[in-house]
Amino acid sequence: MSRLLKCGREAPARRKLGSEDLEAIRSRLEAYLRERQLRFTEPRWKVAESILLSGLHLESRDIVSAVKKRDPGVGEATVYRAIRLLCDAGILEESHQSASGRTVYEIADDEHHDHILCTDCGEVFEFHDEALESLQEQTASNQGFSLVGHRHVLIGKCSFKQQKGKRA
Amino acid sequence: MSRLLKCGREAPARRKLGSEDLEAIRSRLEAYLRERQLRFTEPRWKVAESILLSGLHLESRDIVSAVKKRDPGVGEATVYRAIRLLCDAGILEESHQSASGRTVYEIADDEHHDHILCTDCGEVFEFHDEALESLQEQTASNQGFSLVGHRHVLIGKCSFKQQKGKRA
DNA sequence: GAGCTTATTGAGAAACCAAATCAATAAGGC
DNA sequence: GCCTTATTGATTTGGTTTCTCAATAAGCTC
Repeated sequence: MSRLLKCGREAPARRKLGSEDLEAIRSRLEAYLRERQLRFTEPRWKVAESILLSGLHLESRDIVSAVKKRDPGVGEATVYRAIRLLCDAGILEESHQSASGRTVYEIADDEHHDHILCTDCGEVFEFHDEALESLQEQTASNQGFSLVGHRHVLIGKCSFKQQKGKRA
Repeated sequence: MSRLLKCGREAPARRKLGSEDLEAIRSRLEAYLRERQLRFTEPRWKVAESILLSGLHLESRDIVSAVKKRDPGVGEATVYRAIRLLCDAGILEESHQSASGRTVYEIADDEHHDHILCTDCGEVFEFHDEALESLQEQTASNQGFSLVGHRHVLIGKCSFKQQKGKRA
């Protein structure tokens, strides 16, 4: 009923992208842009690549520095613009709010999931629990609400001792 | 098992503070300050009063403007400092993040509760569901986490038609 | 490939919120 | 009332995101 995504009892493996994923995503981006007469550009693709290769769960500032590292010539404004674009294109999505309230992004995933933050190792884990989902639905409807969505972040301590810098 | 706090099928009544509550809170604040050799001051109390009389679920900016309205002489820095102080004193607490990611504060409450945001009327409702709470606990522990806390916001449409300005 | 239209870019400025700085002020113990 | 020192308000700073705008380049047409 409940499954922890992309990780087991050990430190979770990160979703890694092979080059074929990169190609697929590039095609999706190109299609999205073509559809609305927008242009596929070097800087835009550099932002996308930086995100795709940097792994899951990045804040804007992480994305900005990943891109800057890859190519210092890309302007910050361009990065922010590209983040919004990639979200609109369904390639990136807002994942959750970090402990300090900043938006964390992740590569868009078809399957809905929520997040557990570990206060020890600072890592973000994904999980999905159908029972929890339906109970939320029920609770809302009992109270006279029709549920549109939810933001659900569990905060705990994991047992996969791996140290990663905790951050604010 | 599940209860919607401070509101029924109709538009929810706001938690309102009588003057006796104000007095009680003032005493608590004075005690807190005395304990750590901090000072009870006019501006601090003005911030507290502004919050207590303005109702539930305020963002920093709401608090700043409520205080400014009450006394334009109080500096912004003082308001921000007082907000933190009142949180430390257990009089105020962070409630949740608004749709736009700003921290929403509320007068601290002994009973734990979560929030439902209505996308139609923009209002914030409080609810508590024991089954939901324990299922979260279980989900976390199943996965090898010991649960420390959670952030849980349901988003839906309420059936208490009241119009309040939706805000970003 | 050249020419043309127009979306996009990067740099810098601006907006925004929250926190830090600091000299002037005032709380509260004596 | 005095004195110590926490607190204040004005201002500056820091950090993040957006806006502006002239220069650039994407990608269509020929």
